[in-house]
Parts: sequence; structure tokens; C-alpha cells
Amino acid sequence: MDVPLPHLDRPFDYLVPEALDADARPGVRVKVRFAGQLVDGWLLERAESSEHPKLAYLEKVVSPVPVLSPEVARLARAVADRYAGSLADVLRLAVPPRHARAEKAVTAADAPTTDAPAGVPSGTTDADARAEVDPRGWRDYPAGPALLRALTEGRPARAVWSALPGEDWADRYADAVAATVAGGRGAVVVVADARDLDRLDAALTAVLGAGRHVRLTAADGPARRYRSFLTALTGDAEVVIGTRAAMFAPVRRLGLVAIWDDGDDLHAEPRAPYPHARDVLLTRAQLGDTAAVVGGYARTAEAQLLVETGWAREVVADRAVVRARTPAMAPTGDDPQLARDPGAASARLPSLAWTTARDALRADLPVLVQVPRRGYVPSVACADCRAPARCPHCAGPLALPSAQGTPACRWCGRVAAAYACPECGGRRLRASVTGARRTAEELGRAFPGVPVRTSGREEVLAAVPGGAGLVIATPGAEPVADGGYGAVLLLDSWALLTRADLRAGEEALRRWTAAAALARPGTAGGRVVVVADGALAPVQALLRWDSAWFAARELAERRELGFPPAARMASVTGAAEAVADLLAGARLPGDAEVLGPVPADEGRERMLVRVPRSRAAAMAEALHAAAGQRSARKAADPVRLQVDPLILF
DNA sequence: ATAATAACGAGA
DNA sequence: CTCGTTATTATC
Repeated sequence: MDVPLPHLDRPFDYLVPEALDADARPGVRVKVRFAGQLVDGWLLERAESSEHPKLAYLEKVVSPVPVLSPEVARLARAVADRYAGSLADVLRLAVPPRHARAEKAVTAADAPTTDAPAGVPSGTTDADARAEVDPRGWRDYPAGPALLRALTEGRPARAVWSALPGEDWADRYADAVAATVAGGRGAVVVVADARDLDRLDAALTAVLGAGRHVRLTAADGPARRYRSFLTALTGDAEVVIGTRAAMFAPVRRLGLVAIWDDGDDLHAEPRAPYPHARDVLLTRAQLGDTAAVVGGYARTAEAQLLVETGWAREVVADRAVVRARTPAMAPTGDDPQLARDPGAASARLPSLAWTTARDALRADLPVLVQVPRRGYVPSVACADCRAPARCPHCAGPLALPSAQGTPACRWCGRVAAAYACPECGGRRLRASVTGARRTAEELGRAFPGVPVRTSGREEVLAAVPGGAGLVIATPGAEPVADGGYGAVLLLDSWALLTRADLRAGEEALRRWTAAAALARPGTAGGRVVVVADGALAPVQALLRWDSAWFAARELAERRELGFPPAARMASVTGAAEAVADLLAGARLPGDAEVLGPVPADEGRERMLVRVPRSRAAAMAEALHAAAGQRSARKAADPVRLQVDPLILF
């Protein structure tokens, strides 16, 4: 039933009239009479009999194309359960809206070939015919060639891949996909944005040729998107690549799911039930005996958990190879006086950054300057050591309600009157400043006569030429430079690190490694300067190019504090009474912790529920059921349920 | 939204 | 105890 109401989140039985018998196959869209009105629905399965005494007839089969494959149906149910959501909500994400004209075009063109053994490229089903794929760059990683072999042989290998600096990740993913296809199976690869997608598309076309893969992204219009979807569904394309819209793509004989840069927040779906592409793909791998690759220059705590639980193997290069590929990196002091006043800071660069840039430009090499986007959430940090201030009770972030007020926790609401910094014992707190973007003109003035390009929100450059030039980019918009950058400057790190965000350190490292990966190796003159205290863990991890070490540390810390992914959390947001009402009706597991309430935006409030990972399913079930009770009695105020929300405050 | 059903209270 | 009215709940 295509209604999002949680209390109707279950199958209903209908009789199939004779006339619809042929078309009424599992996976088709249908219309049924429900509570007096016509509603859309999905035909999940056909059965001989029903427990239900009096059944109504199916009203209509919207289209005979079974757009919901059994594999995706099972996946969608699992995702709904994990995220305390309704199947209908997940199906809305999984199956794009029907476009009649696109459907006609694809099914007409497809009709002569559908009866052939579906989706199996001729000549690749024979085990003997499986051509071994050249591991190419995967040879740089001791476990790489074995991973490709496993993919070709159809074994469900699971890998957490830490890409080397300078690595052409798109080529490596193309190799992994080629290995999977060589074994007669399909693949789904999800990337964060259009630029990464273009890059992967080009790499795949080079390896597989055109026509074997299809792009699936919400940025395409409805017609194009539905057409791509059907191309995958019919098996005409064995591989689907795309942004998170592709995570549910109906690929036949799915052999590999892969995600690049799983720490990018674009992988989190903003529509209910807010699933994360990494989790959806991993669930898919788990359900389908499918291989999985989670890759990035940096490693997330979630990926680290996969390694530590033994679910995945890490694919990393030897230290000697890492050292040989890494640019020369150096931290440089961040004058606190500058940091306090972004306006003053923008007037000059720390001297090491300036000389490094100058040297690269003199050597006729491009220089990348990474500056944070403006508008970070103001948070509170220790005035002495700048460690983010956390609630002594629940470890949530502290905030200052007013300039003079006492700090209070944004999660549990407790007032932290006698706060003492656990790092240095300091008792003074200060509000951190929002990141200020240094303009290209200011930097241009520092290096007269050098061409300056910017890449950011308005215009994102994919690539820049190799000669001397300044490139100012915000994180995620760094262009690739021909031959690699001679220097990469990472500025305003302080704004990144003191953000009131659980993932501030991880996110800073992710952004830095993404930029640093574009520099030439140290042996070829590549240098990276990070304007940050070299003693800080994320800075250390960058300098050593060891995000596995940082992720392990991060995960250990989250275990201690009881944060995801070590624990599972759900946020319940809405009008105060509604939130209280829902939680009162929820039969939560005994060891569930309820934190809050704290004010959320628009006069609503937020409560957090926390359980150990072993109770995650029970918590989701309890919250979904409680939401069902509310919707059944037509409670007016909506409540938003979010499991493991990316932003916890 | 609407019909079935349970709950309730007044009058016999 | 029964009927008629009203809240509740399920909706094939």
C-alpha cells in the first residue's frame, strides 16, 4: 500500500480478477480500493488463499512491468526495519516514478531480447571463459589482486579500501567492476556527487566500453531516470553507477556493491526514513551474498567498525608504498590572534604556507588552497586548549544560550555550571567563530601576476592545467590538476576542528586527505601545508597518511562515549507533547537510554534514544510501532523519527 | 474518509 | 437488560 502511515505498514490481500491475472505479477504497481478510495500499491506476491474473510478485487494493474524486483523488495523491507520507517517510504526512494513514454520506448526496444537468458553477457557464464582481469593499480595493495580474483569468481569479498594519495580511485573502481562483470555478475557503485560520477563514468567507459553500464541520478529528469532504471531492470546494462539514488538500483545477479568516500554527507538520504547509502549497500551485500567495497582516502568510524568486527577486510598499501606516494607534509602554527579574527587572518598567510606556495609557483606548478565554506554551527570550546566542550553527563555538545549565560547541553539540556575541560582542566569557555572564506582576490594580491581560479558552490571545476596557478576551492570542489599540485594549503583548519559535531575530526581529515591526494608525491616536489597544531590527532593522521589509525581511535572514543556507530541512536523530533506522547507509547528495550529534551528549530524539541547495537532492531521496531499507534489514532502533530542521524545536534 | 465495533449511559 | 448514541479502531 503506497501510504506512508506507519500503522498500515503491512501487506493486504486482494482478489485478482480474471482479466488482470496475466499482468498481476509480483513487483507491478497496482491500484486498489482501500477504505473507500483508490490508492496506489505494490503487488508483493500471489497466493492461493487468504486468512482474510472478505476480500475486495484488485482495481487495476498500472503497468505490467514488474519494477519492484524480489531482491529490491526484500532490501526495502530490511531498510525500512532498520530505520524505523515504512516500506512505502523506502519504495518511493527505490523505484523512480513511472514515466509512461520512457517505459514504452524501453520495453518496445527490449521486447525481442527479453526471452534470452536475462542479463547474462554471452560467453561469460562459463567458468573457463572467465578472463582474469589485470589488477593494474590494485597491485599497490597487498590484498588488491586477491580482491579482484574474488570478484571474478563471484565470492562475496568485503573490503574497506584506503586509497593511496594520488590514487585514481575511479580507475580502481572500474577495475573492480570489470572483474565482477568478467565473472558474469552485475555491480552497483555509488558516489557522492555529479563530478565524481562523471569521473567514474569515464573510467568505466574506458574499461568496459559504452553500453554496459548506466547512470542513475536524481539530477536527470524523470524520463531519463526512469529509462535508466528500466535499462538496469531488464538486464540491458549490467552495471549501475550513480549518486545515492542508485543505491536501490535493480541490477541482475548483483555481484558487487561499492561506495566511494562514504564519509561524504551527501550519502545520507534527506527523505524519510533517511537511509545512508553505505548502510543500504552493505545491507544489500549481506542479504544477497554480494561483495562490497567501501573506499575513500580517509576511513570513517563506520568502515572501521566493519574491519574490527571482521565483516570486512582492509585493503591498504604497505607503509613503504604510502611513504613513497605521499607528498611532503608539514603543519604550521595557527596564531590564535589570527584565528580569533577571521578578517585579520585573511590578510596574510602563515609564513610556511606562503613560502611553500611561492616555491611551487616558481617551479611552474599549480597550487591548491582549500578554504572551508562559511556558516558553521557556533559551538563552545575550551578557551585554553580549544577542545570542544562536551556535557559531563551524556557527552553531548555544550552551547551558550546567551553571551553571559551558563553553558547547557544541546542533547540532554543539563546545565554545565562548573565545567572543567577534561583535556587541560581549563575552566574558561569561548564560542568558536564561524568559518570565514578568504577571497581569491586576497590571495591573488599575495601572489601578483599568477592566474587565480576558484572552484566552489557556484562553479565547480573538474580539472585545471599543470602550470603555475592558484586554485581556491572549498572542500569537495577541488579540481584535479594535470600532473598533480606542487603545493596544497589547508587553511582555517581551526574552524573545521572546533565544529560542534561528533564527526568534526573525521570530517576534517576527510577533507584534508581529499585535497592532499591531489598533490604530487614528495619525491616529485609535492608539498602539503596544514595550518593546524601538529599534535592534534586528525593532523597527525594526515601527516602520516594513516586514517586507519585515526578511525580506530575515533571508534574507540565513540565506544566510550556511547555514540554511533558503537551504539545506535534515534532522534525523535516534533512538538513537545507529540514527542513525549510517542516515547510514552514506545515499548523500548530495557537498556534504552532516553536523553533530552532539547530545543530543536521551529519551536519543536528533540529527544534521543540510545541502545547498544545488539538492541538496535528492537529499538527501531518499538519506535515504528509507537509511531503506528499515533498515526492510527490520527494524532495531528507529526513526529520525525531518525535512526543514526548524521547530525546529532 | 467510512464502516464496523466497542463502550457507555439512559430508560424500561 | 436493551436500545440508541458516541468514541474507537481497522481499513483486504
